[in-house]
Amino acid sequence: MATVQDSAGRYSSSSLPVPQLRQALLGWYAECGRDLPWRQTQDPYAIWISEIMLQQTQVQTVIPYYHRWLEAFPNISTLAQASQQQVLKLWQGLGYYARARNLHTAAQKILSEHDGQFPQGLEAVMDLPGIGRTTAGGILSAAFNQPQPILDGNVKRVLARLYALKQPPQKVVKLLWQLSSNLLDPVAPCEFNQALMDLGATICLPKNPQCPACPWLNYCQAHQQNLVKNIPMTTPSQPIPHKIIGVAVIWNSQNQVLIDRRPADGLLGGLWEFPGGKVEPNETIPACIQREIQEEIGIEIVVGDELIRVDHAYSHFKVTLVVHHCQYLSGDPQPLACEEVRWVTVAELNDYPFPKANEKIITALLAQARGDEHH
DNA sequence: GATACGTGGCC
DNA sequence: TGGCCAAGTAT
Repeated sequence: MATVQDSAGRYSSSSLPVPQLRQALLGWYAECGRDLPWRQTQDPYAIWISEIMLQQTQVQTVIPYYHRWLEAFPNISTLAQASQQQVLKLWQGLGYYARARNLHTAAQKILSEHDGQFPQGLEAVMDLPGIGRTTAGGILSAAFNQPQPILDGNVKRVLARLYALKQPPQKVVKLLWQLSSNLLDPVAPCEFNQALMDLGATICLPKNPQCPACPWLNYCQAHQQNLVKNIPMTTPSQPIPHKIIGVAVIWNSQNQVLIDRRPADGLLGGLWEFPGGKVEPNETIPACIQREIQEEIGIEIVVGDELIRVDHAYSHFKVTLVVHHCQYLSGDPQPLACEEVRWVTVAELNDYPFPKANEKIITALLAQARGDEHH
């Protein structure tokens, strides 16, 4: 018997037949479940890596990263002993880079505090950086078949529709955890959790859900009330700011360019970039670039031609990078607003982890270098 | 509890 | 093009 909040905000009783729901879902999963790389192992390390990569990231994006990662770092020990730069280079392009930094730190913590063995208690697992309750439940159910519930985006949507919740999922998280826990099959928790996620990922889609193919069609309260299109409820999103950033590709007399490593925490932490900063009101781009380089690197430059403009959307703001070639004049480059600065050749850029927006700058640099050879 | 935190695909 | 969304966590 599950308790579901009704439209008036009161809690009313709902009694979907849990044993039949389990049987229907597991039967569907046996027939239609996805064959994914991390389902072919019970190694908690490999499963852990997949769970972290899959946070806010779709399966098709993760698969190539997953294989490359396990080849480079096949176990906890190899990951713990790698440098953060190696770790970030393998993560380059996946986004949410704190995930990679946390994996690295957690591997070292497992070596020092758990004798190198991945912990099997919920508390100990959630105590590792980057692992919340959903990821902990996912790992423990998949690797050790423990009856731990999960509540990711797929499960939230599936349960919101199954019980026709009239409120946005983020407002009823506690209830959703109860529902996930009540439904979880105690005999086959590993399969059940995977099945729940597959249902959300392949049938109970955000848009154009494939209801006729759903094993829960006859139980789904949203379907019975013709509310599938409206559930889960959403809250309007806030407008996001757009920043104009002046960026410098600074050349020295040895035909090297200057790059800097961002602070370890925060946006794109630990990644390298071409230096620059936000254009202030009534400031020209060249003036911005010259000022930012003086303030953050402590050197004098001459700002030259524009190389490229790069539009890029992050999750909570947008930027336009206006990138100019620059010529080094004088001063000793210092890491005044970053971790480190370094002169490198264009060919060496490939050895450093860069965010996507900077990859576009590098591509433009290489294209221009190729073009120059023909003149 | 709201916000910061990346990127790619879809329409 | 722009907005939405995807196997969430940390603060």
